[in-house]
Amino acid sequence: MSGPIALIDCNNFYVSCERVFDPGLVGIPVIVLSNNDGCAVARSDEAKALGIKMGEPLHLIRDKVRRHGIKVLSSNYTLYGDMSRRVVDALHAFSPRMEVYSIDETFVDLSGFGGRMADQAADMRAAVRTLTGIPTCVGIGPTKTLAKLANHAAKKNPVFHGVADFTEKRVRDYCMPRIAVGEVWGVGSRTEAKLAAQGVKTVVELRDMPLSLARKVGTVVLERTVAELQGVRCIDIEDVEPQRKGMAVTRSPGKPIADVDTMVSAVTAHATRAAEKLRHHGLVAGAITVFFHTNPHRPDLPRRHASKSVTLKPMSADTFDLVEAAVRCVRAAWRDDKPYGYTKAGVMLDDLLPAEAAPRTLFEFGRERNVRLMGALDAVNDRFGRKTLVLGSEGFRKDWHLKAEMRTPRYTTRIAEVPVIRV
DNA sequence: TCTGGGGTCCTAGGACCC
DNA sequence: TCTGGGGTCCTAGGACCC
Repeated sequence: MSGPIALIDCNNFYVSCERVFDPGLVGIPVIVLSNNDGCAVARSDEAKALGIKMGEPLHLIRDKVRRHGIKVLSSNYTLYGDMSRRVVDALHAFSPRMEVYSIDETFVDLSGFGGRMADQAADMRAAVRTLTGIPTCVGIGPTKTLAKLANHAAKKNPVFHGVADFTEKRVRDYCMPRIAVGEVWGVGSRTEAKLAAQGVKTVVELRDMPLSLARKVGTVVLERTVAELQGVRCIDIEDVEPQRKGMAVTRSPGKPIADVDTMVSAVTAHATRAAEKLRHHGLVAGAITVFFHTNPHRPDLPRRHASKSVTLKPMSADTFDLVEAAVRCVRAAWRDDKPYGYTKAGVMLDDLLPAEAAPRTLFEFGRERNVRLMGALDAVNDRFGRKTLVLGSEGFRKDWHLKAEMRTPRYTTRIAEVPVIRV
């Protein structure tokens, strides 16, 4: 039961999704921005070659964008989420056991696969490419950490043609001295700096570190990483979705929020969305936290980080309950002593349970009616688009809304936006 | 001068991921 | 002018208990 593991990772996923529907984007530098059109979160190979970094703020690269004619797109998560589902569907034919790790990565258990692993992987790439149009790379290894590392090698080194197999010692021995520790899954910049102080710079050096020292430098997390690099499996494939612990909806408004009414309106929208997410997952929440804070990049302006939590009794996924609690939190946390301009606000839900597992209370008269009302609300918004029906306190003001000035159509999920081909 | 021992639970903060 | 959003896990330290 411990055959090799493959990691299939989509190349420049958001950019690749856009290219499927607009071939004019192929071969040119393209970047996709984060929410609010803030930072570059996906880059085509051509954009990477121009030196655009992951997470770089758009306002710092305006010049480069103009000079090189880089195509800039707002993010279209509806499209990417749907394309991600299609990629996973294509992979289902290959193995019964897989873990969808993120929107663009899936681990696949290769136990029982015969023949050369690399040939199987090539078949998976071809299937995904044919069925979705998305290019991928595959890494194979005896552990998840080695599969991730193999994937990195497959992406960076053209000799692999998109598939690197780290179950082969020869391949590991070639790659591991050439890769920096910071590329290892679980080693971030802080740990990288601590390892450098120990003289550990490459993946081989990390692999050959004594486990006890790894634990001292990092925590059990780093110790596990070293064991996994040695081929000892510590992190298993999670093919059943674990119970979520919390859930959040946070946004940066298009311009700073300076008055309590606008904050109430924004937080109402976030709580509404959070309630929708809860119901979509069949969960209820036991606690809600509202927070808002000023721009941390502007030390010259009045700074404040406000947050307020309340428990939800009974536990709930009802939009009215959540909005009412959230608005109470806003009013409790609001201050007028200085002219604050809040650049981020959010709602976080905790103590989540499946709705059927939630404790019953004495005060449930009339709740059945609300469950039906929420069902009707979701049905309308599913059919006619999010925000067709909203609560009054969200209002019609738009001044806190996100920026998304360069978003492409939702080609695959909105009938009005499906591409039309004329022949 | 001396001031038990051991356990659980909760929270805040750090680090990391995509 | 302009810097994303949504998660997980681990640890240390405090409160509390017997």
